[in-house]
Amino acid sequence: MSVSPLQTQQESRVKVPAGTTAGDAVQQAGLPSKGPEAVVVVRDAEGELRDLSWAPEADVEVEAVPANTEAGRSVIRHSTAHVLAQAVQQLFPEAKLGIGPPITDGFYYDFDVERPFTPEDLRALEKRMKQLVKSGQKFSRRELGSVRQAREELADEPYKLELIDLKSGAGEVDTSEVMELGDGELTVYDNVDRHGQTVWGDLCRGPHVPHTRFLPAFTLTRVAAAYWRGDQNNRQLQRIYGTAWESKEALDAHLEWLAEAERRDHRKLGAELDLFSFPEEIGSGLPVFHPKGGVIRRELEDYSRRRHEQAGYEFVNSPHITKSALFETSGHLGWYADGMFPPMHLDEERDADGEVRKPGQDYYLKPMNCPFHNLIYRSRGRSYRELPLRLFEFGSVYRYEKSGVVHGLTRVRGMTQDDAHIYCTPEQLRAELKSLLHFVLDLLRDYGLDDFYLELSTKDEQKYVGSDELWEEATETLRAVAEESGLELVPDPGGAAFYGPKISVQAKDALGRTWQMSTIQLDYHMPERFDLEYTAADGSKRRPVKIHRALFGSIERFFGVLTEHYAGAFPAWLSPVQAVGIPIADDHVPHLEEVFDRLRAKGLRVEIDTGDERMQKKIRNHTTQKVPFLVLAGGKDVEAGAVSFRFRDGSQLNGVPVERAVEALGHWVERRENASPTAENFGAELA
RNA sequence: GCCGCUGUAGCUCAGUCGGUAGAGCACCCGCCUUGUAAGCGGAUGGUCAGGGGUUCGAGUCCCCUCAGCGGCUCCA
Repeated sequence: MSVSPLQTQQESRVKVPAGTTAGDAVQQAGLPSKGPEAVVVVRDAEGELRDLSWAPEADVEVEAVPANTEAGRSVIRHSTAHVLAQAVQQLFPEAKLGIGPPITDGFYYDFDVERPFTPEDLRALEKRMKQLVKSGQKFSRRELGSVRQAREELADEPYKLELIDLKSGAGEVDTSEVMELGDGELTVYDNVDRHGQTVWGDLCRGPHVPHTRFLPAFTLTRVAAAYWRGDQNNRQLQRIYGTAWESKEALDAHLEWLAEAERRDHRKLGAELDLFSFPEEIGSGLPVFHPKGGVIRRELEDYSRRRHEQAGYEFVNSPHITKSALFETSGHLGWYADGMFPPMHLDEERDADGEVRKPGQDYYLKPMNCPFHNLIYRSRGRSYRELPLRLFEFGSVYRYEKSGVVHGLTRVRGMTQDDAHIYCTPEQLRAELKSLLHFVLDLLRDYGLDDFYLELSTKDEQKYVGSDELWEEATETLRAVAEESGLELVPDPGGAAFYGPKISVQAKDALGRTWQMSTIQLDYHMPERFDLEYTAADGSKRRPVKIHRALFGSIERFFGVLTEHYAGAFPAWLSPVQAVGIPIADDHVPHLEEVFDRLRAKGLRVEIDTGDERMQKKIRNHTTQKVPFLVLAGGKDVEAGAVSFRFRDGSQLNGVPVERAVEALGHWVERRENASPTAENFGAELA
């Protein structure tokens, strides 16, 4: 998930004469050297970022990179990470340095320390960092003459030594992307204080801001453990995360964005809006949906069902458990046994001596639906005339997710997939994929997600079955279809499942975070393993191609994503309660009853709040419950045969004639309007 | 699975040095009859996540388990 609430600044070009520094040229050009637009580095003709102290040997033209650009912020974050490391080694001299790169919206630095950092440590470190920045240090680049010199200089830093070895280690690991190394000479950045004393230094490829005064706004956010070089067999280091920006305002905007994300957290909203819960008694990652969450789920599913029916899908059902043989045939047990709940061993019988008389069977909870659908396909002979055969199921699957990864509704142990498997002839494949992608995007848009890009996940060399030719063909077919869609296509090498490559649809939510939604996987291998066939027009037996496709992925996860996308203020067609009637006084209830009977007759989910609370309190209650339409009625409304609307945003439409109000409400829900109603847009509906 | 943090009423949280548990909201019962985000009063509610230990005495200290949170690794 990546985000930036801020605009980026245009870069401008400057000429750097041979032998002079980029910084001089930037200064000559009169470009800003302070504030959010301060130039922090330049980009050379090859696209490499260079320090302002860089002095090219020949005349070059470069682009000045201001602080408030993505590249500029990365440099600021990277430099801030150095200041953090310096602060850590001052306060914790025994700390050994790991790596410290910029990341989306921030940076981190890994340290090997005896005792993990506490929140108090973080506060102390941040304070020290501010002192260091205020003290005024230069970032000074220095080339290390040789690997030997580097080893001498970094003798006390075992992790840096390991990185140096990696780089000099005959290229078995590509280190060009590692911040500390880069692909040129080994370099060190020294932090030089205002007296010219080098006070700290770190192996680093750079570039950096010239001076700490280019680091106006940062904060440390959290501390966590991380495996050295991302390998769980390695030692865990303590990772400190922080964020840094070109100005206090930009930092504040980012922190406010984080606060908004927290307010939208579906786990929090799920409890507040009484949608779902995770009872301890059931187990980790196993949600129950309450009546209000159940309404939303049912609406999500019903609409999807209807659309699938129209698109030629047929609905099937399969059980939750199966004998092990099925997953042996499919290969899942071979690849994913660790991620499955352990088997139930049933039907074993022993004689009086305890000897096994009848061996019994292993049954597994299903982690995937597709093997079952293969059996449905295989249940009788198939003709080319029935292809493409599109089998759809809301199938419950169970996966034994490791304890540390379960997370709200987005990573659970029991979930419902909206799973479809399409069996078609090789000739039909291309057209089927194309219409499928169109169908998927169209449906996602109907739920209110409309900003997409695609990801193409290709073969994991360690984990695949089948011939290279088939993989190649499948991958190219998917690529071609993805490209035809006109959407941005991002490669995901090694991201495929063992049986075939996939396209996944990544959707951006209202906060700009991206979520993997639908996946479309191409599979030549399951048909092989299950010996699936159809009879072609010429009477020969042929092998169908299989497409795996999930649109929501899991209903639970999609539910969570939509909750955050809408901040719990669901579109009226999905809302558990679509309208609440609020009488000004008890006398006005009969009038509302008449109106609400008509709304109910239209199939709307509505209720009248006849409680003895004050009307202001009722408005507050139902507003916090994010009900889209509050329908008020008092003496004036009764007299005029009208009702008054109040919407989630506090706007009002008073004295709306009952007839028009009922009609407009009905239309609004019927056409599945995703916008939250307001005086303005609902007023237009009334007009 | 690994590292760190957390767990007190339905929810949000207080609880000092180890001395027998508290607030607001919600729920329930009254009063109030109201024009656009909290009217007033009262009552109820706890095996302090569970288990074990230290202690005269444990919400508080120690150990284990469970669950949650932040990361890492993983994600068919």
